[in-house]
Amino acid sequence: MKEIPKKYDHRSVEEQWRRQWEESGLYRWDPERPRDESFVVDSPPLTVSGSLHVGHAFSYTHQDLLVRYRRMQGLNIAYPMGWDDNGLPTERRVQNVFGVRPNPKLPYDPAWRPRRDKKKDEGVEEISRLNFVEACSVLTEGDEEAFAESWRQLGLSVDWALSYATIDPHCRRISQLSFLDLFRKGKVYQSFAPTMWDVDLRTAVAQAEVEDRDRKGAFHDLRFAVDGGGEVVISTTRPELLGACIAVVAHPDDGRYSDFFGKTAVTPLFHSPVPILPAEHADPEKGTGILMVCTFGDVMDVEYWKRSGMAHKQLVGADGRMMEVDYGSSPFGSREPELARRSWADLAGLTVVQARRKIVEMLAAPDSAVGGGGPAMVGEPKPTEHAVKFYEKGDRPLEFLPTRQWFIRILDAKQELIAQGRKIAWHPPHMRTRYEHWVEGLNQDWCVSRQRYSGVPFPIWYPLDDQGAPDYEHPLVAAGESLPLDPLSEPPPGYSEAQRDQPGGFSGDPDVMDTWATSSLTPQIISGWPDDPERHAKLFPMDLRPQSHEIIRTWAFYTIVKAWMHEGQIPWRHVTISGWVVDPDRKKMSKSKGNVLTPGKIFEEYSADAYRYWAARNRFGTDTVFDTQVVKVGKRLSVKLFNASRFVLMQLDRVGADYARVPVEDIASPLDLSFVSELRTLVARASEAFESFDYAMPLQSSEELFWQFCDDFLELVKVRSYSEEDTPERRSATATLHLGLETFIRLFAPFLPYVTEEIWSWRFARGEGPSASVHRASWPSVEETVSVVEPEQRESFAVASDLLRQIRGAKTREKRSLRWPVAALQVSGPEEARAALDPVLDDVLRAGVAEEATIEIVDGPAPVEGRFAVEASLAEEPSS
RNA sequence: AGGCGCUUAGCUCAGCUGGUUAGAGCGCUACCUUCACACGGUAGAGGUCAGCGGUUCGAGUCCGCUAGCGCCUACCA
Repeated sequence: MKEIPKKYDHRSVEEQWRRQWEESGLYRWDPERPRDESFVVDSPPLTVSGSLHVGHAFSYTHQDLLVRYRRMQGLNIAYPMGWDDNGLPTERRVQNVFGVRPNPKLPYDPAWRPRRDKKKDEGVEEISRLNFVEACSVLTEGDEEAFAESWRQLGLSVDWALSYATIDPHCRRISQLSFLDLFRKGKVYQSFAPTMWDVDLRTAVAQAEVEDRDRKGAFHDLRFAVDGGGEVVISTTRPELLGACIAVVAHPDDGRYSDFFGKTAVTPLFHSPVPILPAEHADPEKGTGILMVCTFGDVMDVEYWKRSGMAHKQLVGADGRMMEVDYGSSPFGSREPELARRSWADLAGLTVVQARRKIVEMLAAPDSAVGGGGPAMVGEPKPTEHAVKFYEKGDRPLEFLPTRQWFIRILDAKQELIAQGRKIAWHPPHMRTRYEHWVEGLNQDWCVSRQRYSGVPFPIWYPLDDQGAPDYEHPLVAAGESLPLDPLSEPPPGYSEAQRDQPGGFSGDPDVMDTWATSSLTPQIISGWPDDPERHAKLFPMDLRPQSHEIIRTWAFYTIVKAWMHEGQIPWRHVTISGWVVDPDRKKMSKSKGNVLTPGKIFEEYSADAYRYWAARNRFGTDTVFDTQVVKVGKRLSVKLFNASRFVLMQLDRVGADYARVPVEDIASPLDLSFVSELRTLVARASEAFESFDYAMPLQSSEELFWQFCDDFLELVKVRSYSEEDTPERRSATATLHLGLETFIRLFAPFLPYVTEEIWSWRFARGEGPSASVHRASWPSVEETVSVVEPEQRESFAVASDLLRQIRGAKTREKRSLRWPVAALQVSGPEEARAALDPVLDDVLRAGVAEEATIEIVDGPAPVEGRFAVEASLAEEPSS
């Protein structure tokens, strides 16, 4: 028999089991077993950048709790780990670390390798997109290993054989196959239209990645002359777009302006005639009630412009600077081309903010109004605060730029997508409301193309005409079997590489897909759709999608979109939403705020089990403050588990217990039956809670009964189990201790995988390899104890605990040690309590060191606290 | 501006379909060097369950309103 260690050293124990689990393949998914014996998790691919913080470990712990419960139910677990290494954070780091920059025009160089040892004076090397993508992989591989190590420390029961990275060839293939499938189904289209654009990253972005930020701005009241006399004063926060004004509009019912409808206004500085028109979106309460429509200041402008069919005047360039425009040739219909040209000359090349400052000066100049009647701007700008759209990772406001982009048709599918959402169980349920809000509020199709490099390219080329102009209407589509491919390195079928970018030849699509276009396919990536239909059927739809709430509108939403478009399916049956870990000010913890705690230190000081305990105490959907105090409680629990187990097992060893077989039939003493009755209730409730994806309640209830087990039951049963003779009472005690401990260890196994495994290995483990693990042991069930009868007095254990506590209380008040004997005991209480006490009185007296005392038990009312009123007089002398 | 969620002891949180005097842990105070455990144990103090109104024999629990906090969506001239 294995020797039981005297002290619990979590560092060495956790490290030892981590290694052992990995070697034994404990967490392997078995591809042979059928779907209905499986539990499949669509775990979140982690963005590989920087380091792990407590927030990551928080939500991953939640997944693992559910997974470990299902595994103990005997299910075949598919629990993969993904890495999201697409995207901008990686691009930036690759540029810095390797001194390279992607140039999409360059062909792929298979011999090229990234070098970290570059000197500064070597300059920046330009490489092909695919080489750049490879450099990204090289960089992220090291990070992934570090992350994986942290996950192993945390005790995640991931099957590492199921790992994937969103940039690896398999993911690129699935992602491109998805695009082709949607292309064939007519679910994607290309459009040249005003799109939200980040001027720093120089790429289009999707609605889901846009956030509003409150920014200070100002209303500028500008005088527009009106043909035939008079003027209107429009109010704008974006005077720099004055040159792009295409119309002036007011609400149709606004009497102040109705006389002007149909007339022509003339813009100051640029002298462009623009129509004055009624428009529903104008709010009479705001500004002066009359406004200019520009191409493009905001979404309303885009909408209005689309409906109006008017000309388009683009002033802001892709880099966020005012474009060079030849105003002299009057492309915008200025009546004073020379004045317009001069005005523009001062603005061209400036950033939006600089241009705004400059044009305000110009508009404030005397005689800047049309016709020279004083300044064009009335008074000073009036400060205001307004919401401005930003890319969520961006630094400057988004602009609307007309560009060619790929879109997925989601707008006309809102109802179906809401219906799909209702087929999925959300935990907590109100998170579905967020999903529905988002879907209902969609106003654009999903823009999936990005003008970036690190990402999955579109498997598309365009034929070029004799002038070398691409024919976007008839793209050349890659064959499925050729994927993944890079259209910038490989020619389309029927063409040769020499024809690239030549008249009569072809051009590859230069863009990459939105990173969500790939991560929305995590279920298919894991299942192998559509290449491996058999495997796909075993893994899809999945059981569980764990994630956090800020990505409901992206990850959850897009995954539902893809599953629906590809197969008319839901991607998973359950979604669990973990909250955020916030700092004490209730702000989300994030690296940029510098308030991040590293899990590594916590594992080292308090153990991974203790960290998991803290995470498990927090329910799905609730944000929480990281609390070291609670981690300490977790550590205390695991140490207590260790010590109590050690004590119980030494006791069982002494009487030669049979660990192979739980002799539950031996359980016969009233106290033991009463305790088993409570244990049975706990097991039933904990299992029920886990079934409904609640892990916090099982932990709390198990913990509660476990402390009673230690504080009271062990004390009550101690003397009886010490008995030298093999009596039925001793056998009952032995069997109950065995059953209780074995049950607690299994109940705690999902939460505290290390310490429970350690204890399990001392006496309970059977056989070799994975099956010896507590994590493959069966989850406790009430069936295990069917042969144990219900006690005549169910309350006996509770009543005994109560009396024991009161005896202890008396000793504490007298400032005596708990071993101090009691001389006389008077107990008064109602009939029921006395009846429950009667069969276990001897156990209590032995545990309370009152065996020799005079006992008097009388009828009496139930006291305010507890079940009995107890008078205990202590002995004069301590026991020998 | 609409919606969702939260508000219970100093702190972190339990309280299921309404039912006897509101629970736990931490922290605090006092005590116990106890033969599994000082990475311990025992006991104690501490709450008008955010506020107001309603339903009910009975409300922390159900309904309405108000306030504060957090989030989602919208507003962007």
